[in-house]
Amino acid sequence: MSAKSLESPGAAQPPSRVVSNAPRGLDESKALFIRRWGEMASYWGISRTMAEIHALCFVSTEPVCTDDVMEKLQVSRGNASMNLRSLVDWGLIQREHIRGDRKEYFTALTDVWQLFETIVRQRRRREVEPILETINRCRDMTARDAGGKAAQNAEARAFSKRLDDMQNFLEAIGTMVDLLMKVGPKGISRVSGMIMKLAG
Amino acid sequence: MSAKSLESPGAAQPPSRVVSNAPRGLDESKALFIRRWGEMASYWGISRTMAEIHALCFVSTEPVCTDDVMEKLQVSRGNASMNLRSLVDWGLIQREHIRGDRKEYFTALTDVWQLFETIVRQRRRREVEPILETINRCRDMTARDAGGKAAQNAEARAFSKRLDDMQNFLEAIGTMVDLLMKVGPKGISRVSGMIMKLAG
DNA sequence: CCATCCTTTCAAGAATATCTGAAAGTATCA
DNA sequence: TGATACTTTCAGATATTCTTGAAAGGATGG
Repeated sequence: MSAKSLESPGAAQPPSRVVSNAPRGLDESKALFIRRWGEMASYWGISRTMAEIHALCFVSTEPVCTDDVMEKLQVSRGNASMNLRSLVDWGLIQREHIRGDRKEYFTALTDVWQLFETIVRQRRRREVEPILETINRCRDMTARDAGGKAAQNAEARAFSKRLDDMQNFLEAIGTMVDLLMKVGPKGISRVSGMIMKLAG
Repeated sequence: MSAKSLESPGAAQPPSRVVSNAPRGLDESKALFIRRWGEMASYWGISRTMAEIHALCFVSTEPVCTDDVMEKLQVSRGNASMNLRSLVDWGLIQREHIRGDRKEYFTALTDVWQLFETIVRQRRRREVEPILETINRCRDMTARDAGGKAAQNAEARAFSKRLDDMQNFLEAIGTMVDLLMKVGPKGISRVSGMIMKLAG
């Protein structure tokens, strides 16, 4: 309810929030979005519920609390609590305190570019960096065979080449992504135009 | 085994392949790569085994057959078969026939840019397009509330804005990715340079 | 045509991941 | 401080996904 009920409730009642008397179309629309977002969860390596909670926060104009999640998504308190925490850990939603209310509320990052940046940062840390580190270790191990027979050498060199290609690729894309985040929503269309000219 | 044993086996013996007498370092190195690739599977929304099979194909200079997968990754025939097929469906590996051998062999896409292109194409089809389609449907449903009360209208407009932002973002990134694929490994460093100047 | 070799399928079992609900933990207020 | 409101934790239940192995299906060669 955020804005409402600053006029202190006489007793220990939770300030009653404006409970969606919004028009059907809007509610259904949000529900559809949430459902679809949830369906993508398996592609993103997270649980359906986590994605749904994220979507719920994303489509809500007001902060969302645990009870909202429980009610709207029909999940248990424990489940809601744990997934909300994961989302906070990912940096996709933020805790928010509301004056006059003991509950904790959550709001999603709604700026899609910030969202992008957050996800990129996390995935880089969790996926790209471990892979790059592994590539380096692999190269070291492979190098120990540099003095082997010719055939072995050829195989080692072939593998090294693939490692190099993968590393170069990941680094090039990483650089690119960093630059895109820097130019942001404004710059990207200009950049696209430039590349278009370059590439014909 | 591809090159060897063209000198027809007298009987119905499968042409014996050069079974890795490669140096330890190289084998260990490949094993490490496979293990790490498999660990990333959950982030990629695929099973560990599927990622491991892909890695095995990726690090192998020679085509890989079902028995190789069973032996090197210690999985059942059925498992190997199904995952190989999934990888073929994804376009990440290709079937390959070897003269003089009844078995089917598989080779991975080893060009990382092709790999990138293949994955991008698939994910776009499976994730981005459904989301864009959903966004459009959501917008339609939301629009039905355009004539509502002021507050409802405001909420509907807020939601529409988020949908628009998401759509614009996905389209901008999509365009960008297409261009990057067009300029390829050669062009990307030049592009990065250009953006760098633009962004300071 | 049959025999052989190889692949695919799929029901049942195993392994994982996810969810629940109640108990324990924490913070706030009077 | 104690009462209240809320959050977190976690063991057990449930659901989902993955794997196996054996049977059925296909292709190839003789």
